[in-house]
Amino acid sequence: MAHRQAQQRRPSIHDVASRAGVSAATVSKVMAGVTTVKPENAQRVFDAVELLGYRVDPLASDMRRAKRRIIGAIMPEFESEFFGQMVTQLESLAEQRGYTLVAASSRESEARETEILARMHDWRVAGVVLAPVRNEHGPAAAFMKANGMTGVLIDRVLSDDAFDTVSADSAAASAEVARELIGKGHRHILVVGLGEQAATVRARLDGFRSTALKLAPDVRIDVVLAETDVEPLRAQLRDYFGQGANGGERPTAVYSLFLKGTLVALSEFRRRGWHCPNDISLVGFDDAEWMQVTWPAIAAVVQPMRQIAGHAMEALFARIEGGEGPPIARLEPCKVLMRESVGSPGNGPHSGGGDRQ
Amino acid sequence: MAHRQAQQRRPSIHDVASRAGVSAATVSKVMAGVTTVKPENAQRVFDAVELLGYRVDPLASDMRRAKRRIIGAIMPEFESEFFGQMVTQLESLAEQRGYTLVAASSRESEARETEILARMHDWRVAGVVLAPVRNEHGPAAAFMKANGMTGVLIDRVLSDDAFDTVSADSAAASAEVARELIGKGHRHILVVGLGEQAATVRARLDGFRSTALKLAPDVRIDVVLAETDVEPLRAQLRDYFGQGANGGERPTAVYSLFLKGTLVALSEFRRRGWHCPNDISLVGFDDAEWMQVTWPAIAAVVQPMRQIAGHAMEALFARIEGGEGPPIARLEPCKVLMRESVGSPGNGPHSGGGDRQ
DNA sequence: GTGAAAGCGCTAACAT
DNA sequence: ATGTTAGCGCTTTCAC
Repeated sequence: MAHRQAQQRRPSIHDVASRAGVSAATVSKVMAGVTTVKPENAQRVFDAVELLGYRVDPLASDMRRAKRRIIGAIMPEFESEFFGQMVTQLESLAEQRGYTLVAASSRESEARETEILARMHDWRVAGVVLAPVRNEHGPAAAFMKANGMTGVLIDRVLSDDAFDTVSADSAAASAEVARELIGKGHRHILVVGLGEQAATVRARLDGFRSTALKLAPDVRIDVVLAETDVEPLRAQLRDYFGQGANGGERPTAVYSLFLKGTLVALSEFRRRGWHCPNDISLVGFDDAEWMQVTWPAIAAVVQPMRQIAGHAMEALFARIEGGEGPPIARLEPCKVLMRESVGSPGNGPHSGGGDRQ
Repeated sequence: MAHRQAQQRRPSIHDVASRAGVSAATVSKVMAGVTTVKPENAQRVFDAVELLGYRVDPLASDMRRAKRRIIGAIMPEFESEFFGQMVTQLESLAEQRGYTLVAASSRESEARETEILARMHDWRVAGVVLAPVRNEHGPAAAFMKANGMTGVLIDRVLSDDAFDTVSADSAAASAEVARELIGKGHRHILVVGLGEQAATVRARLDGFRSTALKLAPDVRIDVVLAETDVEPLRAQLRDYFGQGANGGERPTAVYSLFLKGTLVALSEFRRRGWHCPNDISLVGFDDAEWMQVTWPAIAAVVQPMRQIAGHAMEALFARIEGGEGPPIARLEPCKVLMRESVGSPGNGPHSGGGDRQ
C-alpha cells in the first residue's frame, strides 16, 4: 500500500450538482458558459467546482456530442526537425480551438498509415491531418474517402480531387535555386533526387531543370536518383564522383532535393577534401539546425512549416464546421537561404550572403 | 453536397446484435474473445461484424471500463532525434499492449508541462510517461503525486521517492569518456555544460571529473556552464577560446555534455580553422545523424533510447496492473563511440589558429 | 450459454 | 431559469 496511490474517484457532474443544490443539467450549462443561468446559482456551481476540484471529462462529453473534439495527425516520422516542428505546431493550433491532437507515426509505411487511419476512424476523430508516406494517391487517402472522413493532406502532395492539400511550393523554390546557381555561373550541376514520392520530388526536379535550361541552354544537369537509406545513397554518390573525377569533369554545384541527400553529399565532399564553396557549391532542399551552425553554413530551401501547419488547420476546421466547395490546393512559398556553401565556380574564396544565426 | 462526404453513421454493437440475432451482450463477449459463447452464435456474430464492417468504439468501451486504455507521454520537445525516436518507440510499445499513446510537447516549459498533465488527468489516462523539462522535483511530478496518477519519469531524472525512473547512466558514460581522453594523453580539457537541469548534467560533469582526476591528478579541466540557446552559448565559447588563444594555452579536447553544445563547439572550431582531431578533439554527449555523416565523424555518447523506452513502459504497465513496492530507479548504460574527431594531442599540424580553412 | 438491466459521465430536448 | 428524461456505445453483473 505504501507506494501505491489510491486512485480516488474523481468528482462527477452529479457530485457538483448536489453540492451546489442544482441539477446536473444546470452544472453542464454553467460549465459550457451558457448565460441563461441565474447568477446566484452559477456562483454556487463555481464554488462547488472549486471546492471539489471538478473538471469535465472530455471523453464523456464527446461521447454525447455529435463530433468528438479530437484531431488526428499522421506523420511519416517523428525523428526529423521538420515533422517534429510540424507536430508541435499542429498540436498548438488544435489546442487553441479546444481540440486534442493525437499524433501517430506511420514510420514511412503505407500499410501502417492505413492501420492508424482506421484506428483514428474508430476514435471518431473530427478530422485528420495526413502527411502521406508517398503521395495523395495512396491507400490512406482512399480509405478516408471511402469512409467519409474529414481531412487535409499535407507535405508530399500536390493536389487532390477529394481533399484540401497544403504543401511547400517545391517547383518555385527549385526555380529560384536554379536562378541563383546559373546566375553565379554554374554550368554543370548535379541534382540528387529521390526515387520514390514521385510527384513532389518530380516538381522540384522539373522546376529546377526548366528554369536552368531557360536561363542557360548549354547547362549540363546530371541527375542521381537515390534511395532513401544513407548507405546505398552514399555508394551512389561515390560512384558518380568517382567517374566524374576520372573523366576530369565534375559538377561545380550540387542541388540535393532532400535532406539526407544533402548530408551525404557534404560528407562525400569532406571525404574527398573538397571545400565549399571553393571546390564545389552545395544547396539542399530542406533546412536543419546543423546546416546553419556548421562551417561553412549550408545553403538551403526552407519550407514554410508554420504556414503549412496554419493553413492545413484552417482548411480542416472549415470542413469540420461544414464548409463545402471543391477542394483547394495550397502551395506555400519557400525561402531560399543562400549561405556560405554557395559561390561561383573556380572563383577562390567567396563569401555568400547567408545568414548565420 | 458534391464535395462533402456524408458522415454515414457507423454500425453500433446493437446493429451487429440484431443482424446476428443475438443480444448486444453476446456480441460484446465475442469481441472480447470470451470462449463461453456457443461457436455457432460466435460465427453469426463474426459474419455480421464482417458484413457491417463493425469495429468497437474504443472511447465508448473505455467509458464503461474502470481504466482507460490510453497512455500519455509528455516530452520536452519533438524536434530532436532523441525525443522523436522516443515517442515513436513508446507509441509502438503502447500499441503492442492495446493502448493508444497520446503524446504532447511541453516545449521546455514547466508551466505547460503541468497543464498538459492536468489535461491528461482529465482524460483519465491509465498512466503517463513524463520526460520532465528540468528534473524529477518539478511541479509536474508533484501534480501526479497529489492526484494519485500512475507514471514513470524518464531522461532528465535520477531517482524519485514516488515514481519509477529510467534514464541513461550519464555518470558512467562520462567516466568512460574521461578514460578515453586521459588515455590518449589529453591533460587540458574543456567541458561544456548546461546551467539548468541540475542533477543529470551534474552527474555527467562529476562522473567525468572524478575519473579524470583519478587517472591524471595533474589534468586541467575548464568548465563553461552554458545557456540552452544557441546564440549566448556561441558567445560564451568564443570568449573562452579568445582568452585561451591570447594566453597561448588552449585545451586539446572538448567534451560537450549536451547536443547543442557539440554543434556550437564544432562550429566554433571551423570558424577558427581548427581541425578535428589534429588541432583539437571533440566528444559530445548525445548522438545525431549528422554527427556520423559529417567528416570527420564526431565522437559521441549514445543514449540507449530503446532500453529507456522499453524499461519505462515495462515499469509503467507493472504499476498499471497493480504492481506495488518501492519505486525503482534504472540507469541504462550508454555506448561511447570514439569516432574520428578524437585523437592524441600535439599529434598533427597544430596551427596557431585564427585563419579559416 | 445468453440476455435484460444498469450504468460510465456527460449533454440536449423538452417540459415546466 | 431549471429540472426531467433520454440517450451516446459500450461492458458487466446477475438472473435465467
